[in-house]
Amino acid sequence: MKSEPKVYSIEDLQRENTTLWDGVRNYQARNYLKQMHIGDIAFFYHSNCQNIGIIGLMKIIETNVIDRTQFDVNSPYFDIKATINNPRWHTVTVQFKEKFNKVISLNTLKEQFTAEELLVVKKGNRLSVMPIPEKTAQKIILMGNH
DNA sequence: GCCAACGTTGGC
DNA sequence: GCCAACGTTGGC
Repeated sequence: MKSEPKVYSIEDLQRENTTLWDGVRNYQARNYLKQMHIGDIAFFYHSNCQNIGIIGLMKIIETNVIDRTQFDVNSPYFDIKATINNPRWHTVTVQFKEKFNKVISLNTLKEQFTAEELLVVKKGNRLSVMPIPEKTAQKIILMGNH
């Protein structure tokens, strides 16, 4: 799960402990959010910044939550086509789990994994939420703990 | 700041 | 339903 640290960083999550992952406005990313289960582990990725890469771990603690920013005319995530009775955007609540000592940089990820093993290294990929195969996930967790 | 990649919109 | 135009993402 990607976030620009200028907007919301892992330090913000560490401080708040939990947060609603709102503002996703891409159908494919939303569909991946819908597939998440309580207890799932997610990787926090800092994008569009000095130090791009995976910076830590989160846990999914609530699923299928309505993203209320879609109804808020003052929110940058307002969606005029969404209604209370027919909301378009659902998301998850995440909980801070772990911050890595050192970011696992995009370059390192590209060296270690193919696009099939890890979608985020695929050229042109712009999804902010994407699945990671179990085997890849285990390897990244090990890398993060070193 | 640039721009490739890609998603969305809307005219036809 | 096609596709040009436009907007956004995000690495560099």
